[in-house]
Amino acid sequence: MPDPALINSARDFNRFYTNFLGVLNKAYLNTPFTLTDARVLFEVGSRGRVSAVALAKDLQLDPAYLSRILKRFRSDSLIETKADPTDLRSQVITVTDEGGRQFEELGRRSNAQLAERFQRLSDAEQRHVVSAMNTIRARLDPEVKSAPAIIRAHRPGDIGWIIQSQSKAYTEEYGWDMRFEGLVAEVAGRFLTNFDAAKECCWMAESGGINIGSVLIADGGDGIAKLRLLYVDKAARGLGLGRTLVDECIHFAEAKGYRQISLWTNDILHAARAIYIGRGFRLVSEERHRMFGPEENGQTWVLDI
Amino acid sequence: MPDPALINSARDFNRFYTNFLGVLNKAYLNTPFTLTDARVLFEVGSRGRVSAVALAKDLQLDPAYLSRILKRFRSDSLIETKADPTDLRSQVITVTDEGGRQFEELGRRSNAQLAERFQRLSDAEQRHVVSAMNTIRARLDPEVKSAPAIIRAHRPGDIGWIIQSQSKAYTEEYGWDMRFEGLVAEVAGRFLTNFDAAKECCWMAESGGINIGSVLIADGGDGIAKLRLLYVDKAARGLGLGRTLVDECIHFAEAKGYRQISLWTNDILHAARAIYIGRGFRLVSEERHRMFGPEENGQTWVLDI
DNA sequence: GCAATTGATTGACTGAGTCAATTAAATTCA
DNA sequence: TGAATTTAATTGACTCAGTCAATCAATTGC
Repeated sequence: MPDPALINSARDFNRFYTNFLGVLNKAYLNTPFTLTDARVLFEVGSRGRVSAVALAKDLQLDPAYLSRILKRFRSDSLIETKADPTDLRSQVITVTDEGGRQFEELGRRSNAQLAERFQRLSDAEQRHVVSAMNTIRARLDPEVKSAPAIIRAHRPGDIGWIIQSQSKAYTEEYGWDMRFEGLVAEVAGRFLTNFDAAKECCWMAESGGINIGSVLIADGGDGIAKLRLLYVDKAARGLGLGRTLVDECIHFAEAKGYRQISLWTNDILHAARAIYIGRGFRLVSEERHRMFGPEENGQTWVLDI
Repeated sequence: MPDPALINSARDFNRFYTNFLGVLNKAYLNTPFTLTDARVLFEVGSRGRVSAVALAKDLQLDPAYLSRILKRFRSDSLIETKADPTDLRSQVITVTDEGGRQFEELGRRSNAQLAERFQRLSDAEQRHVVSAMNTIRARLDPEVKSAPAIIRAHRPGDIGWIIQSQSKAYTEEYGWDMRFEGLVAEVAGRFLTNFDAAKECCWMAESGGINIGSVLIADGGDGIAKLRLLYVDKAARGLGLGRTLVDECIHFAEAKGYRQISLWTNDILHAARAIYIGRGFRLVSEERHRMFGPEENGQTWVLDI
């Protein structure tokens, strides 16, 4: 269940944006068109050739209603329709020259309205607003398929993200207390302050500019690489991302001449354990502990390379 | 003239969001109400007592139309109206118990719809979306009444947020390198692992479910309270939040019987320094250092209490 | 104290949007 | 292959959201 405060903010935003869009006025942008007319004309004008079904589906319009709108557009010679040769039931809709002109005029007015509203913002603010819009859309529009995950080196703020995400997730899922967050922060902090680029690395998985996973290799001395803070965000689990991150670590450890990778985990983290087993790690020790509240089974795994 | 590419993205977003809002369906949220009905009921329900003019103005409704809606609401006993004693032409509108119930039901459904859409997102994504909404609104809504900031105790993940935000901000603004993030993480981590609720505390400032600031008091021993990790997010600066957070610390230190508050900062952080000076802190030592890359002037300030 | 303004309501429309039924083409599957 | 089912488009028939002008009553301005 999402945080009610978040939902509330979102509702506030929706109320504001309903107003902002000016959806409620009958005459859209001072044109002879209604909002629905405009949406239809826009869709036809920008896609070139569409069928009525596709239009009805995308714009969520009643087919009967759409049919009437198209009929009117036809009699105003804004569009032309002819039967689709591959399916004679279906009509292919195209804009006429006049329709194209109207479509462009609509675009100009819409642009002008937005430009007027953007004008009072600085350039930086404008970009900020648009990137926020992209953020929202990428998350809420099912059509926009999530951007592919990429693995990259860490940047400022990433370590904080790791701490935040892990502690939040494991608190929620396993009831661990804040000592866990403290441990993660200390481990991550030491990693950063003593960072040795020649022997150590931190990888972040991100998708569409948003972090979704992480792992790091720290030098444990004595030819041992410590694999730490493997984490994959809830929303991105089941895609093999954890495996990819671990493989990244193994390759790195090989390349840097480590003789062994060692890691500490808790057996309750089944997905992670499955990855380690799959990559040939072997369990060398385990102990019951209550470091984070509930009793857990801490385990040390190693992989010789 | 704004960048056409930005305008275009914004238009894309608007088209998407028009759909997303579901403004276009007659039966709003499967209730017997239209969107306009719902907006009216919402406004009346949440404001308590309104006049019809005010309602018409805020919702941009035709008075005739509004009058009819109110008449219907009255005959369905959702609202009651009586003449305003100070202006007998004007009607004061209030919701009845039944109206209140309907108003709440509407709220529940609206929440449920949003919750359902948010559910498929990770917690981080939800926060990201809402903070993007706030960004847009803060820029485009002329009456920015941003949600009031509240100060609360920290929760799991907050410490990670502190580390992430601080390191990101100071890297961008002053070019500090990742050793800063490392230091913050270690400090924060130690605070959590040795946390003593009787002598220590961490406060988070949040607005609309989004973290916007933080500060903490750690026990430095010897009657000295260490004030640490004071931070206010860029978007929330200039509102006196930093001062409020510091005051919170001072009260806490007094209540817990500390004799002195001590803190370490860098003189480049002007806003913070101004707060310390304003609250009577005095500078006791300073030293040039290159702990985070660029040369900075580290300072220790104390306040006797 | 009279003219102009303002809040609320009503009459009289219009046309956006809905629902069910119909036709014709395409698909499914025994 | 052909009967049953599904799908694309249209039409009939209707409703009711939303508009515009006119009216009435209370208030304000000069």
